[in-house]
Amino acid sequence: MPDESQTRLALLDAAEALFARQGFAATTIKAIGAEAGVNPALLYYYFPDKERLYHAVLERRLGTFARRMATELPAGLPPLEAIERILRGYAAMMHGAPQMPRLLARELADHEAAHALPVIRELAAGLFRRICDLIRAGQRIRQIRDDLDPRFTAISLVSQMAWFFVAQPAVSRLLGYEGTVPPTQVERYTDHAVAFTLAALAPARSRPAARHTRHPTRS
Amino acid sequence: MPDESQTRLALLDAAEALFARQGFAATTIKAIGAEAGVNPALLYYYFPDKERLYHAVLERRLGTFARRMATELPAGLPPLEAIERILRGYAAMMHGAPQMPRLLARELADHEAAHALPVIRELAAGLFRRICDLIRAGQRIRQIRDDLDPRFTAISLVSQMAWFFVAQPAVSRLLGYEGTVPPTQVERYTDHAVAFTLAALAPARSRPAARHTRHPTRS
DNA sequence: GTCTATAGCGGGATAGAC
DNA sequence: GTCTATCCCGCTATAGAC
Repeated sequence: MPDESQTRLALLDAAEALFARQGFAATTIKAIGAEAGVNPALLYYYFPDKERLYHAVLERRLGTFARRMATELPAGLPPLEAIERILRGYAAMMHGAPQMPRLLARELADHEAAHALPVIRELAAGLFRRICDLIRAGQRIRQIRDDLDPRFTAISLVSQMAWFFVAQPAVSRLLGYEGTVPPTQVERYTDHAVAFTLAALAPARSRPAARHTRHPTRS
Repeated sequence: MPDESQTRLALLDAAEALFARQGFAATTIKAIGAEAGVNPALLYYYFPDKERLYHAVLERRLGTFARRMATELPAGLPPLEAIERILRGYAAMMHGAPQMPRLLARELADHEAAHALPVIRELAAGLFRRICDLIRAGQRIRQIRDDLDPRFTAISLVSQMAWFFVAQPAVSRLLGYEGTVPPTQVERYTDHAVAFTLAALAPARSRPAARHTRHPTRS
């Protein structure tokens, strides 16, 4: 649907930016209009209300996201490589939709909120299950240490990317920048996260049964 | 300052819960009153306005937090052990202040928002710097792989704890629970995060010297 | 399609009785 | 200290001119 109204797009872009920065409740219609350089009332010409504008913002990107997931994660991929691609895929959203990671993260954080979108829940659940399966597959072929709980491990992976983007303003300050983190640093962090994760997943290098006195989780 | 008015406390508790769940903007004075089982107007007897109630909510906990940091992180601690304590300390906030991790996380995510509290920035910056220093110290004595960027690594560590709590409702669903994650699972996840992190930090196994003996819980 | 004006409502905050 | 009533403002959303 090439619904190419300029103002419609301007509104979507502005809303995307503001919702990502401030969240849904803190963002006013007037602010969206101002950010878009457009009369605020036009919002109601193109969208039924604020909430459905929010949904439109999310849905506009979900297609691309799902498509990318499908093409970049063909079925037969080795688990470790698939995991790496998922991490990089999350960061890659930044190009072309820089606000999206933060917005998605917010969506998960405000999961209970009235404006939350069911599609996102399902998408998150699907991705989560997929990562869990990849980890189990990796454990089966001894490429991932088998004392890791797949579900918890999946959370560890996602966290590293998600938090980096939600906490963007704080993170950027901590890294010594004003405003947003420059793209080169995003890439460097992504490389780091991949390396960090792969190191954590790697099985202990000695005999498999030699020492598992590692850690007090008695099961 | 044993300012022990019951209603004041009720208001603080209610506000803490709601701000953590919904964020500042989405939380109304009336909702706080209802949650506290108290007349909403009383808010203005005990606090100047909504924003300063929010600050009071944060400040009430910061003392405990800082004190715990100081006592549980004496200066001479080995880097890896100090790092473990930081991770566990974050999770331990849950007891006695279950909403706090999520609230702090929100504070960092909404850093730009008008209501953000400077103290929190400094606290976060201090903690960040401290973790970075610990990592550098660990690298110097060859207990942490030296190809890791200390700043990025610090983010990886914090992320795992922070995101688990911000995304609480989503995470809980993904783990198969309704509502909140049960405390036992929080503990198990914390154990996981510690193990995951230590595995990622461990230097490549070429040097035998790196095999230091750690006892996460000496039983 | 875009704009102005405004309705209508809900939010934060205050006055003052008790 | 607590409660009722209410003010005022800003926000969402609509009506209707152009």
